[in-house]
Amino acid sequence: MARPPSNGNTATRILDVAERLVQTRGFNAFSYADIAAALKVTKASLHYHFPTKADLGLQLIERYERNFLKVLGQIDGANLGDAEKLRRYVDIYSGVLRANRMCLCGMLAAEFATLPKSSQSALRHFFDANERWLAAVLDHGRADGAFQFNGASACVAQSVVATLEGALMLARSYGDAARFETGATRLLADLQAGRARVGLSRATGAVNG
Amino acid sequence: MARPPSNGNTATRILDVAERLVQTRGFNAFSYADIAAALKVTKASLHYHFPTKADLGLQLIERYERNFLKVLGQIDGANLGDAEKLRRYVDIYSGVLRANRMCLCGMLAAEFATLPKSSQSALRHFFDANERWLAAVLDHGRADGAFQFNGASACVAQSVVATLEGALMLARSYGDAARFETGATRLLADLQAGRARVGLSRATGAVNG
DNA sequence: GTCTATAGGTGGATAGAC
DNA sequence: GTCTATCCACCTATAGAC
Repeated sequence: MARPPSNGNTATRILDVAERLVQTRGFNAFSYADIAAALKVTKASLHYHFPTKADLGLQLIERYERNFLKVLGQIDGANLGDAEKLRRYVDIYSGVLRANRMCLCGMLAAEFATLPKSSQSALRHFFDANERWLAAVLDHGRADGAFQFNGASACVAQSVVATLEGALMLARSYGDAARFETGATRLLADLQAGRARVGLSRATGAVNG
Repeated sequence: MARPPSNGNTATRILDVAERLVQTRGFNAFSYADIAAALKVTKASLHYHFPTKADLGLQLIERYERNFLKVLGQIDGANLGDAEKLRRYVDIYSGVLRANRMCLCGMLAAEFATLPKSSQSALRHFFDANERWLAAVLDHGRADGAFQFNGASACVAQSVVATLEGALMLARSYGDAARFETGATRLLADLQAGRARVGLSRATGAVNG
């Protein structure tokens, strides 16, 4: 989900910088002045494209969700097994971490109580969409024998998102990507427990999915 | 971990209010003015007790860790099985959520890049201490047969913390405590997989540990 | 220890010229 | 669409009286 330095129009470049600032610092810890400095334009110019910070926040989330869903669509179109689909989903988060960022919506979830109402709704919409996609993969995979888990796939999907967001957040605080990978790999292994735990032996390294 | 309205000295009452504000809004989204209004004192008075916001942040984290470790000590002293100890650990987070708060250190982990250096170190210290305690419980429980997992207990401990922090963060955004509980219960069940999964049957409700 | 008063800076946002 | 100039509210922090 890391974005190359955009050559697009001004609104797009503003969103690119703002996105990076939210993902690294949070919505409450950056200002129009930060964006203006990065783009070498004035603050007034930014307000022409995004009159209020609430407007900017909403459009950030909506664009982030569109991009996210586009990637999920690519995964769906790649003719992969369900375990591999899930691994690809996890890889999205790995990429975010490699860019030294927090997930945009994970960051905003922490700041939830201080966000404009419009951002709050958009945020839930993002997570709902993620969990719907995950639940479908989980259901299909369970029917197929690729996954084993108890209970509703929707609940497992919630757990998956929560685990990845938490692991991302903690790994970033430690500047330690391995911290994320071990957690993510364990998550995948637990879902494929029927296969990965055949021996139930002690393993010293990470469990491969 | 929720604290009753303190009747202690001023410094303590300042910390109580600041703690609540960080847990609900974040370190970057509250000000000395907010605390002053809540305690009906002036901002200048606050600066007498905590000269800079960095001082306040550091003391918040250090006190939070002391209280946390005190509770963990109580769990250790209660003569419980390891599964029950882990359940009690999860219950700490449940209590935070019931108070409509985020974990202090989870919130700060999201804001990590913007924090004073002193807070950043204290934050890692908090998580390190948590994970040491968890790893000890996990190791003991694995040797005892209460838990089954592959790999180093330290890695599992990291996963546990990440999952709980993430679930807390997401549940708070949805104002939905059940969202946290299903994730937490699933986490516990996975660690006790050897017992909980004897039948490997489809269950519709939550899996009890 | 708490107050009044204030400094010096930055926040989001707007009016109006070009 | 971008600029200059400006507004007012708020921020953290300090000086000095009581």
